[in-house]
Amino acid sequence: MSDLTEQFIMHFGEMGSRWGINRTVGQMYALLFVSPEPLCADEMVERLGISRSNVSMGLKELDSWQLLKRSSVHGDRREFFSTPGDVWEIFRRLAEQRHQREIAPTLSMLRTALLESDATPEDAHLRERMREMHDLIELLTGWFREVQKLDRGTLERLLKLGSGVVKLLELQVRITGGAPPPKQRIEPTLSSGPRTLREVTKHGN
Amino acid sequence: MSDLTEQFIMHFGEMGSRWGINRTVGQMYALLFVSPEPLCADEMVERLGISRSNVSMGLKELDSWQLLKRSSVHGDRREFFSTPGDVWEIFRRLAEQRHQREIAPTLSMLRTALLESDATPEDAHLRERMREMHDLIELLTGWFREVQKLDRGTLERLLKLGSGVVKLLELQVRITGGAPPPKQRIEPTLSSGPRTLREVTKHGN
DNA sequence: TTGTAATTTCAGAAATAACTGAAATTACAG
DNA sequence: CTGTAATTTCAGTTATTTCTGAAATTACAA
Repeated sequence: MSDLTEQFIMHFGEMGSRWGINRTVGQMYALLFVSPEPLCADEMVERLGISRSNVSMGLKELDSWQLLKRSSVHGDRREFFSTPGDVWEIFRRLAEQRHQREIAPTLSMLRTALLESDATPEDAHLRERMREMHDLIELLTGWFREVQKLDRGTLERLLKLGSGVVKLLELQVRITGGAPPPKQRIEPTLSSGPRTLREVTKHGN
Repeated sequence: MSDLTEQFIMHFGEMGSRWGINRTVGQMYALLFVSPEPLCADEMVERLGISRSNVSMGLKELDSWQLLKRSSVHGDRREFFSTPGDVWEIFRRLAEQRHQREIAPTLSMLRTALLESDATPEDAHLRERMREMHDLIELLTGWFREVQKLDRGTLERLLKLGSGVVKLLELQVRITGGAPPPKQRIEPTLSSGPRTLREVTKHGN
């Protein structure tokens, strides 16, 4: 295994732990990602120096993230693994899974809580905060889901445009005379004013 | 503490662990987030039932993420903590920190590796994969950084537009006659074709 | 200053997560 | 089918992270 490969794999081990992913799983995915051809479990055992059962667990984890491709070879009863050939596809799957695991449950909790009408007055502030959070998350993820439907070329063009897209927004204003009526209404964030009578000095950020 | 508050805080404890953040730190931030006024450390100790030193550690962690506001009260030597009042500001800081910790190091590693010219031929495939990853990350984070400069109103309008922005892109094509020359060139992802002579059957995804 | 309340640090304990080898299960070549 | 190679599961071990209480440090009201 070349130095560069080694370095790459090790880096993803380290980074893995800054994510929710554990070191070994990160290394496994990095190894698959850079392998010119699919690998079987035992090859991973050898190359990473970990146990067969650990590889099995790791593959199970990666599979649950929908990040694997599996293949088999005629006359060989082993199973082979690889990553999608296209980095955009990997990104798409990763984003989808993270959404489901890390965002959707919160959004759902917020929605449910905000629907409950038997709120005590003491919950007023809590509910306002929850609404703000809910609306922000919905706005961001809604946009993301929408944009993800675009074909690759269009999406890349959009991204390269960056903040230049504003020019187009201005154009839109001039042509149509303003923004179209938004589908989901965002309550204006009313700054809640001085919170208390205590004399408060801000320092730091 | 109301049921709803309790539920909210507990939820962020759970979710915290799906992130890189630990349960207690998640709970602490949720508590601060919904508190109508700043809290001192001992209030957090009481409300969450954890030790004073744990609160101290947690605050240190949150501080390193730049997510806290600190305040003091005249005639009271304790320090008080709260979150930014604006959820967009919280999001912005979170995104910035995650970028620095989880993305920038990888980008930098990839850049360095790709610059090394003494690559052996066996590294050819590795380098292509690294370039694909590098270009994707750069495209995404570049866009994000650009767009973040926009003022709140414009940004919200853009997000609400969702994939509707494509209409504007088409408009642009019709007016200017196509995309402007991109600043950073993306190599076409050449599908590497059949990888091996082995007879490969794909199954599953 | 000084005394003391508030905060941080840190070594060790408790809790959690990762990893292994052995045993059980699965799957397929012959 | 059958035998066996491949894979998964799982109980126990190791490693890592989180949390605590006690001691050290800091900071500020008087």
